[in-house]
Amino acid sequence: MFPQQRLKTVELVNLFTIMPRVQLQQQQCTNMKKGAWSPEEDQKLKSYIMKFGIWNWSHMPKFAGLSRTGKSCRLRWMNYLRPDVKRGPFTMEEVEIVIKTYQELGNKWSAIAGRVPGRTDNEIKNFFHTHLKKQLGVKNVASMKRTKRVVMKKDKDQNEMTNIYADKSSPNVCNYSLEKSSSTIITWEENEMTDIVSSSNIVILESNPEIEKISTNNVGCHLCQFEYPHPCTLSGLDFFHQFDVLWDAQHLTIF
DNA sequence: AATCCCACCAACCGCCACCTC
DNA sequence: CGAGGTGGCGGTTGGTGGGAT
Repeated sequence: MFPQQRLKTVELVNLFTIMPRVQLQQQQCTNMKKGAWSPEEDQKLKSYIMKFGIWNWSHMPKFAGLSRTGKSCRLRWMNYLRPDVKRGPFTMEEVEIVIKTYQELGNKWSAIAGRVPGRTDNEIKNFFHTHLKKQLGVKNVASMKRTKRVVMKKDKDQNEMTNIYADKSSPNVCNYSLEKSSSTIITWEENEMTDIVSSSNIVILESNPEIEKISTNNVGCHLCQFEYPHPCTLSGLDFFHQFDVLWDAQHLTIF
């Protein structure tokens, strides 16, 4: 047993006999925080990922001391905290790419984002709905059939989009400009200066500019000290990790 | 000054594909 | 092969701020 582990006998009994795992998870979800992220939460998530990497979104929040769902953490990281996320106004070039790709692929935001470096699917989606939709004269995007990730359906969707945009009477969208930016994200350099994590050899960030130089073998789990990739992600949860829901992540020691 | 309206965007939700067992 | 878990995706919502009345 780990010294940080605070499992009481009654809790173990509940785990095994009284409270099924699914029910535990449901109960956990009801206690999850929702809404806007605080700077403290951002810092916790960012620090944790920088130190231990991304090994399992569902279980990471507890270890990071966050009362958030894995989905929420993933979204926050992908759309906001990731150092390679580009903020601020879209450039003319980016707008052109978005429009061109949209006409080619339809509402496949992630695919479009893949062609616009630094922009997230959510950002592109918002940008499209708030700015380009009107300019492109799209009446009701929501009514369009949702594109599924099924190859067989791709052609149909693409044809649909082709019909919608057959008439290219779009205004000159390049005239569009954004005056403001709600960005509060810090750059990688700023991040390096301000982050509380001072570890020099335990870093894994998908777009860390230094990532090529870093071996993932240096990444470990702060609980079991397994090296990355974490065994929990490979063969299911081991004994200790099955009960991590009862651990107080705030008091866990980070080595 | 107060209220309303609207644009913007962060975040949530539901669905689904993929993976593992 | 089927069930369950996980992550990714797209649609939608709700909070916020700024401009108009």
